[in-house]
Amino acid sequence: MMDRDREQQLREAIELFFFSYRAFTRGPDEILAKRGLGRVHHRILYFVGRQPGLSVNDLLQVLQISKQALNTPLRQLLSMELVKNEQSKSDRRVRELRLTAAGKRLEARLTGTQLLQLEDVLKDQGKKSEKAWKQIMRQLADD
Amino acid sequence: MMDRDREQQLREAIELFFFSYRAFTRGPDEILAKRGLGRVHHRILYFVGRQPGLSVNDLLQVLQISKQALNTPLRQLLSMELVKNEQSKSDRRVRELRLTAAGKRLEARLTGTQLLQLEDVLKDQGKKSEKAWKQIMRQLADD
DNA sequence: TTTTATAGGTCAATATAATTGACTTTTTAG
DNA sequence: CTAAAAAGTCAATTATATTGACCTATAAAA
Repeated sequence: MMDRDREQQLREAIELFFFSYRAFTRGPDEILAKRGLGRVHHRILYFVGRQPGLSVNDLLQVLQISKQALNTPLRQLLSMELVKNEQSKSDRRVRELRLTAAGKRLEARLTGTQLLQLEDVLKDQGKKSEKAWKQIMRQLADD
Repeated sequence: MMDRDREQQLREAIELFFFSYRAFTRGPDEILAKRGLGRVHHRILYFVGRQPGLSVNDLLQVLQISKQALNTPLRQLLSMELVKNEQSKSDRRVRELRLTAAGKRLEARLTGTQLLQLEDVLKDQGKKSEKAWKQIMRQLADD
């Protein structure tokens, strides 16, 4: 069993996780809403930008959604020419996803709000705190 | 402008935030799914458990959803007798929300998975890391 | 006391985002 | 030559949220 005091400390952490995640997604969400896009669009732009040439299957693995749930937003991004898909040379079944110039600009704007938030907070805290934060998040993510 | 190396470090943080949050909500989500409940039900149980006597309006402020979006899941929790609502003595318009015994048990099970995840991770990292993590999350949440 | 505001609740219509299932085309690999 | 993989799409359904319009009960202000 866990003692009451420790539980209270951890419940504070749970709440911070909830409120900070919500604050962290608000910036991009607002920009996206103006264009009729949603959070999935940002995630697609983000991971395609991060790994140019990513396949559709790879993207599905990362996002952990169904192929059908990806289909609509990805098609929208393709038809808005924010993302392009080209046949891979090594395996012509595979489409390699990449951002267009416009896609890069939108991605930079969306993710830019989050980069600024993080930079703002972390500049006060020092490298050691930043490392500690990452280490904790990494272990949680690896669960 | 931000230098490229710094941006890469912060993008790593963005990804850790995304993946860790997903891992952190998976436990409760799985338990809830078996009962036909969703994440909102957990949030209601959590915050009512945390602040017994909370009003409906207070809950709406915390969750930042519409009254209508709260209505259905809260009604379900009331009819399942996991939550009770009693008229406040000081202002009879207000309903004070509280968990029933069964509600407390379910809340403990749901939140228990997250308490264990956190305890597991934090026991390795020491008090200083925990403080640093909280400080960063607090600043992000206060944005 | 009459009026106005607040707290809570509900119905209807609509929007969005996700699911499962079925099926197709193209291409690669056994 | 056949089976499997990658991508794509259609349809039906489900879940979750929204906005807008009302309603009752109670409290606070004029």
